Amino acid sequence: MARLPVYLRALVGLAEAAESTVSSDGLAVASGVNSAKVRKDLSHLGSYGTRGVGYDVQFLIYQISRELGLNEDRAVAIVGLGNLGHALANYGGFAQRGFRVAALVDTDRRRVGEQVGGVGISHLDDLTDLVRANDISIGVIATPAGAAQDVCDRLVAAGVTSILNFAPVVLTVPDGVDLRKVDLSIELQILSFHEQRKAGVSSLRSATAAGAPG
Amino acid sequence: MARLPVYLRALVGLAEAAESTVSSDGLAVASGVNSAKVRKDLSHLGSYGTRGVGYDVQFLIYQISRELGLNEDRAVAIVGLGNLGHALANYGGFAQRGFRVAALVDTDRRRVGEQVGGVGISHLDDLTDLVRANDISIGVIATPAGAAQDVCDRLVAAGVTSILNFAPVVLTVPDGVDLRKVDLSIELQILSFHEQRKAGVSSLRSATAAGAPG
DNA sequence: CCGAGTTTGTGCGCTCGTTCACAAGGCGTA
DNA sequence: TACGCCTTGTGAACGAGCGCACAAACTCGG
Repeated sequence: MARLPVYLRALVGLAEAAESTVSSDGLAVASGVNSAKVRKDLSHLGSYGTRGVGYDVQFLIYQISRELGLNEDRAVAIVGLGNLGHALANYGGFAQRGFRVAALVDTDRRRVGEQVGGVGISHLDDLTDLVRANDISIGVIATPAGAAQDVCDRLVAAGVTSILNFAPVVLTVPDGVDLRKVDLSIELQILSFHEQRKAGVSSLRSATAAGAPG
Repeated sequence: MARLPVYLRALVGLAEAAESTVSSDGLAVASGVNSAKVRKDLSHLGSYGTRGVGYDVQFLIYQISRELGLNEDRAVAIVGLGNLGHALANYGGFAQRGFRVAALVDTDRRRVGEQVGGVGISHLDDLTDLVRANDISIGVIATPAGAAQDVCDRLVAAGVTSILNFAPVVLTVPDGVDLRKVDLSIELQILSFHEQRKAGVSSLRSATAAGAPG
């Protein structure tokens, strides 16, 4: 379930505030969702709550972390060290959640050897060795669109089974490989769409209907 | 509809390949979705296809762009010029899709005046003036989590009606303001979750059942 | 022990999006 | 003009997810 990480973040915040238990409603408010949804989601993990009391914050953090596999050591490779790749390599949130940036890879040989966030940049040709040596299961693609599918294929061939794609292109992966995408400009376009709706759709519609070529 | 930007991207690719028309199935493959979904989505914009032929690529690009409001001049403010903010400010994809990065804002006065991607950094206190002077309707929050809600409130107060949040925190906005969020570590956690499922859930489940405290 | 108050876990109906399947309609050829 | 052939547009069935509402169960005070 895609909301578990949100709950986890909220729970960590509650733990820092020295809260020992939390009700489904409290967690719902902190996570920005409905309380029934929280209860239903958590019940799918097992019955970890106590009626009349709520959920034990620490225990829930442990259970959700386990469910998400955050107790395991998850090594990540970042491919493409442009602006976005640099930002990702320096992003503290990954290490904080238990992810280890084990490899940085680029095609530009002039960048090889450069240190970013304490990790040296390697060449794309060494990807397979790096993946196997560091037991990397997750690959992050931060390359230009044109290179993304090739990089993706190489990651899969090297044994990576989960890919996070930032390149603005639709990638294809074989069965058994999970693929998620984040397209920054698409997010902006969706906001633009809503702006458009807010700014008088009716007038625009009628004008278009009158002036449409056919 | 959240898929329109994906269609648009695919259509631009087809246009560059000098394709004049495209069938719903062709566009579906290029966008990674189902062809029936494509037809239903496009029919909501109006009947712009020709039976037996398909859709006119250029005309569809125009119609989707119009629907998304990409013909209008959309000015964007980026708040928080850390690693991520820098990457966003330098990201060419925004300008390419018709967004204009009109203001960069940070709280660190030592950064004020610095140029990033051709735009100077201003101080957060000048946000309202910048928003009004540049007619900014979209704000991007790339600050640490602790500062995000304050920045969000300031953006709203200044007149921004759409916000894209990269900070790992749940923001609250008044009605009429659109909010979207991108949490990079959540994406990784979702991948980790699927890795967990792939790596023998059954064995882990039984071990947990046997060793569970109660 | 008992009753009042609180909170979990879940059955049920509802809504929304997806997908199937097919009729409606345009194009090319003879 | 008449006839296949192709593709759109859409009605209808299906399924997933959401939220209400309530019974079950626990705590606390007397």
